Amino acid sequence: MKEGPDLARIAALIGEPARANILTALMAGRALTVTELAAEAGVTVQTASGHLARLEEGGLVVPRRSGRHKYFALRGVEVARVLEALLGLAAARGHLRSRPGPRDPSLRAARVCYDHMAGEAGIRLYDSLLARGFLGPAPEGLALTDAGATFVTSFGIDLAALRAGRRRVLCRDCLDWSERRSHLAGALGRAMLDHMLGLAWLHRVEGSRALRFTPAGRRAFDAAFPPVEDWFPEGSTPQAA
Amino acid sequence: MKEGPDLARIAALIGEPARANILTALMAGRALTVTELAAEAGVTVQTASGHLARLEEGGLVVPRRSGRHKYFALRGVEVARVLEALLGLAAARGHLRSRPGPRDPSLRAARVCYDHMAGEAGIRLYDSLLARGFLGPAPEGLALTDAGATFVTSFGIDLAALRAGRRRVLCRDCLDWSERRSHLAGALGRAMLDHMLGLAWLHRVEGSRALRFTPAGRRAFDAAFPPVEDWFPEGSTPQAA
DNA sequence: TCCACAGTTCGATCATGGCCGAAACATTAC
DNA sequence: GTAATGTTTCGGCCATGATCGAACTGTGGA
Repeated sequence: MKEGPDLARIAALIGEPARANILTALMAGRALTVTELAAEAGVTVQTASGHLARLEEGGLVVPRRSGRHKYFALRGVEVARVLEALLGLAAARGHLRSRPGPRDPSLRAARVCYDHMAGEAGIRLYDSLLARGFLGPAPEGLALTDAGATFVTSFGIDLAALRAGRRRVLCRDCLDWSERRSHLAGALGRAMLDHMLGLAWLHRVEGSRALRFTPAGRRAFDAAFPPVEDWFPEGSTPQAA
Repeated sequence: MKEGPDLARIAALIGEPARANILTALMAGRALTVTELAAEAGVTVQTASGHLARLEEGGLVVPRRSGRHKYFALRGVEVARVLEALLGLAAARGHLRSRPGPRDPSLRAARVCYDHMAGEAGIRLYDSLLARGFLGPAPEGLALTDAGATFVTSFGIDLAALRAGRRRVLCRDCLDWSERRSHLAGALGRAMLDHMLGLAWLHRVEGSRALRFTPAGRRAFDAAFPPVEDWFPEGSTPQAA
């Protein structure tokens, strides 16, 4: 009927909740696998795979194969800028996601992000490690400092094993959408979560991405990863947990 | 589940074909009535009304009542910029509307845009009037010059009647989406089309917005509104908006 | 007053497209 | 080789939402 750029097509591509979640997750600037994106989008892998095929066909994302993984990233900064513009417009119009639904509070408190911890607790862990100088910036993003290596080892992580099986980046920051801040991902993020699950500090809620702390686990977590305020008001002194 | 701006909601609002057409039509920067927008979007008035309610609720358009008409316009330049960004991305990705479908060629050649003529013929008429100085820029957009008044009167338009019934702007430019240039709307645009229909230069195609010239009508039209090239072979080309 | 026109609401239909289970396919580990 | 993991395809179910006819409201003109 009309000609010109197909506004509807590109916007519809972005305007589907699962795909929007995928794109939002990719706004962190990193390439993520199909499985990771499925977890971020809250859909199964098959569904995410289909969505990613459409996004790729629409020129919004680009795939990159690496072994048996398929990583997807946004196709260039141009796409990111458009998404930012849309996010800004949505924010200006007061369109925020998740009027706190029934099971949302628990998800915000702590949840699994693929294989590591996200939500308020995930932010807490990340900030606490960062504030104490256990994590630091590195050329490729994020690295464990020497003090951090000591800390996580004393926490119970087998760092040597993690570094030996170098099939995965040790530290990675993952943008958290309930807080819009980074939390810890990567092999270490996974190991930390696994370890805390093993310690029974918390457990997965069946059929959900939510994580629920036990009362004792909550206390132990708070002690091990105190809020940043406790560390930043005056000085930089680390402390044993 | 997540928080932050609701990308999906705003994009889905834009990503519905009828709504995208409405928004694209409003990109011309003018306020249009529900009926006009319905014609532009290719849907009935009821449907357009519903869409406009959603667009308004989503903060993308603002209504303004004027008599029994309800005009809609984009809500600020911010919205326009986002739409431009999306259009640019769509164009960059090669997403053009209408792989020329079955009945598209005739629509591109000449069609009704609410009550006036659009398409290649509409552009031709507009450019031809402009090139000969019959139309000129005015504070509120577009105005008929004295020479233009003489011309349209000799063409057979009852200009006095048009000006008497001042329920509508005489001249208005309307952005043409098959050419992405302006064509003539307003009371004069309507009168011109009506007159040409009365002269049987062309007729409406049943069940479509397409207009079909008779062979004689085509010749007469070409004579009355010669291509701009014939009038500005060398220089001093005035510009459309 | 009656009529014409612009816009909205309601109800029912219906198609698009998202979703997941199951199973195939692909790659790497053992 | 077998097993495990990651990804894709297929098929069918199902909900969302676009669409239009019809009826209603409201405004303006004769």
